[in-house]
Amino acid sequence: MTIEHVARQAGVSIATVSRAFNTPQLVARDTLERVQRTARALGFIPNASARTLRTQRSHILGVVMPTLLNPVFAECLDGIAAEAQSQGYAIVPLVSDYQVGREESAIDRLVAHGVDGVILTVATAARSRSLARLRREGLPYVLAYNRQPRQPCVSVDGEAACAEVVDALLALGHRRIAMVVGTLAASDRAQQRHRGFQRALARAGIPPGELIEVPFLESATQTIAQRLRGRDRPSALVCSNDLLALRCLRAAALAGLSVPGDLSVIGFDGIALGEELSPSLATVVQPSREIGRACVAWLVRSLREGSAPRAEDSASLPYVIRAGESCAVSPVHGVRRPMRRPPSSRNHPRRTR
Amino acid sequence: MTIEHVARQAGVSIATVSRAFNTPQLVARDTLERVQRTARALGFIPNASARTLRTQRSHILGVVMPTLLNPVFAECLDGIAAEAQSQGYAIVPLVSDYQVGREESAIDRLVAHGVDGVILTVATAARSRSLARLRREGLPYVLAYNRQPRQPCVSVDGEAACAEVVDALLALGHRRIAMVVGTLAASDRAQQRHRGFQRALARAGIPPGELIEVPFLESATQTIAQRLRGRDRPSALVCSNDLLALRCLRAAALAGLSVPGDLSVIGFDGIALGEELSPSLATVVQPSREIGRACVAWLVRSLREGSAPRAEDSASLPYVIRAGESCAVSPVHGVRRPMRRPPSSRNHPRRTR
DNA sequence: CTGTTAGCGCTTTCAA
DNA sequence: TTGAAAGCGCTAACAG
Repeated sequence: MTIEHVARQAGVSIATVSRAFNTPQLVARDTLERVQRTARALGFIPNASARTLRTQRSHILGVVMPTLLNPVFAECLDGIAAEAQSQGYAIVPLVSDYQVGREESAIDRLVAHGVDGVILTVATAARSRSLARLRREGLPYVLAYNRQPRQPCVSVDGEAACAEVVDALLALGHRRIAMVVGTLAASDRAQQRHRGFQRALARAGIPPGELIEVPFLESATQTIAQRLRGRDRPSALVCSNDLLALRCLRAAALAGLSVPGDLSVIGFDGIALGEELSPSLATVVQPSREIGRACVAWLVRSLREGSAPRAEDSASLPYVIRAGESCAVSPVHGVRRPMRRPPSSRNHPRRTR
Repeated sequence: MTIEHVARQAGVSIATVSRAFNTPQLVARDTLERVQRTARALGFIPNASARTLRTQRSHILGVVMPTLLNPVFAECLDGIAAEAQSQGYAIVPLVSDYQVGREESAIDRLVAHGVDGVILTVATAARSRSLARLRREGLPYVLAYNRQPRQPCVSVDGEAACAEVVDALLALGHRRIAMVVGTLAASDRAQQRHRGFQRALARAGIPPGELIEVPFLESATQTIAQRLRGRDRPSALVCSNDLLALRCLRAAALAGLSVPGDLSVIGFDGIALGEELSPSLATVVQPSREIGRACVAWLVRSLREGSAPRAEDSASLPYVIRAGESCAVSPVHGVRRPMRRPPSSRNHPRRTR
């Protein structure tokens, strides 16, 4: 089933059939209708590789994410898939597993597959060889979540968000606030969030907060629980992502602490599951699906204009600090009430401030 | 950078360069080395669409899943991506959002993109128009999760699993066991699980169990909570998936019930997060990543043999019933101890109640 | 408005 | 063991 069958059947040349599909305004009304009718009757579907070979545009976008097992990236990919679909692009997702080496080989594969552009989240955007490669290859790209002044990014201001979180905790009377992160060196976002965390403490005239780094995900819960058993345990934990926050919740349970009675926990990401828990998870909500959509929209727009996305046009999307049952007034203040609203049945996410 | 540049540079014909990449055994040793060396030096990457156009094989697999927001599918996709990558295939994932119409249009897109084969999970495998279309189009496919005798499937015996779950609950003294499902009509898997549920009850001489159907995901928690406030509430809930089970956990909290003290809850899927909760979620673990891998491996094997996967070769992968803190002896039996093992932790974790 | 034609980059006979 | 040449299906000048 090629363009030629349709042409013969409709009694026109193959060029006309091609035009009927690509520039219908250049085809006479009745010719157009006849071609469309026969094409449909024959079940003709244009051959993508032939088109790609000829036009040098594949209408495929590459996507590189650390993992799909963290819902935050799955949500983002969902947004990417939806927007790509509505823009007539297909996506080829590759997973880097937080390893720089795999980020690079993912780029290789995408180049080989002839994608038109790439959306990616890298461990560290500054000095990334993957990005250098992309630039060398002339492939337009947009970073999702990463936030670097010299790069085209769609992100959220994690530093400001974490500072705001600390301010809120201070207002609730917390003074022993610790931050829990994965491997700090492996994520520029975690570093930025940590910076915001320390900045807010400093601004309040409080000594630098404790940093609990839990490199090995499997054992993280135990490590945290151990720390929580100490006499000098923190009264609030700021986590650099929601998965970590869940582990903190679990660690608190293992350590015999009640949340938020003995310990407040706040996450970062806003994965949907957080709202379904008891206690529900307080967190900084990133609009992951929107981040994905925005990346695609921007990339496709640039593609159409024949330009590459420019760092200056980077988008900073708004975050929302979502109150949750996991966060409340500091226990030393005696009063124990949730940070904002009580466990409500009509659980509508509420913007704080 | 085409094959021709390499040829000229290496002083051979383009045919030789092509052979060097595709059938190296047909090229003289030193010619081969020379070609490889110059290809590498020039950073040559073969053009995928040209190759596809010529060979009629794209080395791309289409994937259609209901959603990526449910971790069970994200995990499966992760397995698909990993195996595809190691087999030299790229994947194009599309999301159907549990809508039959979108399943069908996803297939259309995949056909248009010229994928070599498709891996998919459909709402109902029997009488699916999508599958008919695939067959008509001559596109090989494998179903993931769906389980139908006449189709090539990689799945788990959900009916047996649910029966086994009910047996276990009966052994724990439960008699008022209800099943919670989404829209039953929209998922053949939920139907199969429900069948197993009822079968086990019947076999034990117990009247048919209550079916709690919660069509609208957002309001599910409320609906369930309402039911749990009834005087005649069940003592155990068998959920047709883990996301639903999480909502049941939340619903129990809203209804003022303790889990597993007042109510046992068991899920289905085995999403990773379930183990991180307190109480941890008892569930039927499907090997989602393996299901994904197996689908790809099987499909690629058939592709290499030039055949389509046959229904008779369908794989039934083993499930595991994972004990969790959400499931315990029926309250009427007085004794409250976990279903199997205590939370695996050295320092005897205790649920805060 | 429509047709003719020259490739896009690669694989694969067929000859040498 | 290598090379020449014929397309794979489509788009985009260019002519008419």
